[in-house]
Amino acid sequence: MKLTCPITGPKPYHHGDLRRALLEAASRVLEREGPNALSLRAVAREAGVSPAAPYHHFKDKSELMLAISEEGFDQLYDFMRQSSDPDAPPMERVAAIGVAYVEFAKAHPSIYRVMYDCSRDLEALPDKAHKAEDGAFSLLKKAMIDMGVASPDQEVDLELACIAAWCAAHGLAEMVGFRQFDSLKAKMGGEKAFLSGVLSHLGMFGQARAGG
Amino acid sequence: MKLTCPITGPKPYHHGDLRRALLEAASRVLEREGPNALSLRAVAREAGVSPAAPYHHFKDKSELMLAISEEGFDQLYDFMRQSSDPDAPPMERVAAIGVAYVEFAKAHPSIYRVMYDCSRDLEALPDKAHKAEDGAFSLLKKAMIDMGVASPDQEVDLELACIAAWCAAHGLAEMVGFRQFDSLKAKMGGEKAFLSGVLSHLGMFGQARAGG
DNA sequence: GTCCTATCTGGACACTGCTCAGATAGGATC
DNA sequence: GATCCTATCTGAGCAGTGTCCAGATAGGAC
Repeated sequence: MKLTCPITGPKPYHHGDLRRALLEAASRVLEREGPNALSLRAVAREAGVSPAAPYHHFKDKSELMLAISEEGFDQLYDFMRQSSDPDAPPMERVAAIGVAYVEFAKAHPSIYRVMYDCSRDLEALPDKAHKAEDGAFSLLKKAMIDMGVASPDQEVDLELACIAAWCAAHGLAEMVGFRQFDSLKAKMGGEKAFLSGVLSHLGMFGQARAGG
Repeated sequence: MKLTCPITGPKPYHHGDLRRALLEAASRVLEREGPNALSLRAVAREAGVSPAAPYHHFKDKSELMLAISEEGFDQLYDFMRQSSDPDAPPMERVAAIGVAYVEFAKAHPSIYRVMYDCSRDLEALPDKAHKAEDGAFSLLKKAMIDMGVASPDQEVDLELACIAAWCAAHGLAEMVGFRQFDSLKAKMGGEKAFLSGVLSHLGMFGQARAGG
């Protein structure tokens, strides 16, 4: 059926790998024109292909969005992992994860928007993000266990703590850019101070440090 | 210019009050078909008017959305106020406000969605919600002062605490419906227990009680 | 009664998501 | 190598969208 190349992966017939190309095109459109300009047709245009071509790789627009969303959660996971030194004290690690989460959203607002637009429509996070062993949520969970918020056998309380942390980080990520906070940020000497200030009020994050 | 009636407010020419009628039509469409079906044309149709008519009352679609959003924040404020007994201990009051916030989002998901879609686009909450004396944010602030989180003269810390609470509530409101939490909710004996469980991990909300 | 002007309509434009008949070209079969 | 199969891609077309515009309408001022 498909000729599998060890470098580029499975190769479909005409295009090199249109699915991959579409996702990369989407990422460029997103970066360049923002989430509101992310139409299926714009992505097809960017990939140099007819408006109908994507339908052979994605059932509909929402499925393309979901794929973008899943890549976003992968990137978020990578960034969170890179940002939390596994040898640091657990408390610091949790704080670092929280800061990294918000900074990712700040750095890639368009992708972050797609990630949660998708999740809200489906009323669920992608399983990749929440359930997967190497997903963003499990990284938080491990750090929480080390922090002693709850032991692994207090399953319920541990889960609750992680959800609380995730909700807090998500809320902050969505609101940190709001203009109403500009003057307060200025008063505090910058967004980083603001960020760690808010996080430190949020229970499980302790005295969060926005890394410089 | 305009004939101002003390009961119905300023009256435009042809329609009774098309602006008002459009907002009510929008609300019906929203309730009936959800936020993704909320098009300018659908609203015009629902109001029994041509697709171009709304442009004499709103600059463009986003301005209609903003008006809907502002009404939503007003309703949220009303609900939060009604839900927090001013004679209750401050701590309980803050918790009640948090629970009310999330329950409002749960009860009116479409309106809540529009409220924050708008805010994200404008990178700001409507001033009505954040700055107004009788806005949702100021209600939280007062309760926080009574709770002793920070005195009114520790302006920065007080503001930070309120923002943290707002972020936490918003994050929870957006995620509480995610299917990944279904089994945990069942294990805890219902969504209310889940809700108060998460809130109690979120610093300033203390031992939040999801009211029955 | 006449005019002014805010309001509303119908028609248009470019764009969107999506479908479908038909063209194209790899891979397997003979 | 010729043939067929089928995944892939195109072009045209549909209904729906946001937005604009010329023109119709009708309330208020004179």
